[in-house]
Amino acid sequence: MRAIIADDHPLYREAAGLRLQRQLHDLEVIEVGRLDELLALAGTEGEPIELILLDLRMPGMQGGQTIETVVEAFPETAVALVSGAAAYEDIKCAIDAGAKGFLPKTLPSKLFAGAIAVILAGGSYLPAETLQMNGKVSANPAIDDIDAGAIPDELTPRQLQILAQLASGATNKEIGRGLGIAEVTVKMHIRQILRKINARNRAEAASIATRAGLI
Amino acid sequence: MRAIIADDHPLYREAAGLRLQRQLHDLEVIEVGRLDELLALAGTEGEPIELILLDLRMPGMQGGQTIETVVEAFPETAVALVSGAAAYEDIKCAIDAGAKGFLPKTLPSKLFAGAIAVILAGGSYLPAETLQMNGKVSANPAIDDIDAGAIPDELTPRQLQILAQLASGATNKEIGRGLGIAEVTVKMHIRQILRKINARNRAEAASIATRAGLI
DNA sequence: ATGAAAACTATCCGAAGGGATAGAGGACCT
DNA sequence: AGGTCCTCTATCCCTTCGGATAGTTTTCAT
Repeated sequence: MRAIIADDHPLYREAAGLRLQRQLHDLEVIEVGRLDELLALAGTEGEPIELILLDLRMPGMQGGQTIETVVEAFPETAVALVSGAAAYEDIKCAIDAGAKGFLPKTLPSKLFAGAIAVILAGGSYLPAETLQMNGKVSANPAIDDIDAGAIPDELTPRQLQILAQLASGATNKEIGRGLGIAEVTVKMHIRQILRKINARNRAEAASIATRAGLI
Repeated sequence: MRAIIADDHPLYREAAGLRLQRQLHDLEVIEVGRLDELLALAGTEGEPIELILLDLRMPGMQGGQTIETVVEAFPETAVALVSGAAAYEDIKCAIDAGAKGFLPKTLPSKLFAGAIAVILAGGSYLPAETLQMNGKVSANPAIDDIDAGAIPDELTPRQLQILAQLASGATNKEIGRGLGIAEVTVKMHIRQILRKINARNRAEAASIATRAGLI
């Protein structure tokens, strides 16, 4: 059994992959970071792909039409949308386009597990909040971003390593010693990390990394 | 429906409360910090109390006998033990005393949710590791603490406020401005926080706070 | 083979963090 | 009335962080 996690940042992919594999043994998780990579997997031979977790804001995504493209490219597969924060329109649009559900990234694991189970069973999942926001239009329907602490861009392996240590309270000097590189190099990496995950400093970065499951 | 969380530090109570309420709508969570407070709730009128999450190392607790006392005081209620780290004896003792389960504080949310569901359904939950440690005696059975990143001591309300902002990436100056106090005061509070939660710096503190559910 | 990206190093600078010490006011409990 | 705890403030000192700029090397894909 296979599932695809299509999201532009590896931290979330890892976290989501872990959740899935906890729940579904014998699951092969395929991670992709861009829309074209995802579409390239359509029609692949091998075990059937049961599930696609699709980030709303992945490079290449452009709203309803794109979702429809994906749904059509994988006619046998349940496509579930995933996003950090979502406008009502986004959700409606996604369901109209054939998505089987909408999972906020903030979804607690248990609900996540339940939602996945429901979707795999052929149902569809919508967060409870959807009812309250019935028809309500957010200030900026198209881009309801900021994403409350998610990781917007790819982190390199080195950066993931360093981020993990940072979140454990290591200083730059300690990280450098541990990895056998100079402190300045660590600082350089961290500058990039802060930029990419949009954190103001290492404390916020630590929080974001922890929330994303990188412990 | 009501549940009691009996634990000596509020951060964990909050986190556990959130987890429970996410899972069980219409749940009223009662938080207590000491054993006597807990026992004072026995026989209270009102909605039935379905669940008690009981910290092994709460002020007043003294092992198996105490657990038995609690179980007898709440005959209609499922009592589940909670602890940061536990010796085999503790677990065995707790089960013998009538506890319905044992939940490590490090339990991932999903397992936590599953465990709660099992316990509420009348079953009992034991962590898988229990099997491996069958009969093995830890170096210090009574106090097997250190607690791997949990919050060992009470944080004052002010400290919780500050810790939350810290984890959001606020600088001391910003926190001070927001709370209308001087930066030095914030620094003082943070020094206390780092001591109490045993963090080396604010990055680690942010990680710990986030893991504990204080976002 | 050329170019892009990742990784590494260096120096300089101002801002922020972390620790120690010392003191003051208020709330609450006994 | 005294004690304890929380809260707030101040000064001094050194470390760590975060950023800019500039450069080398390696690796990998087109």
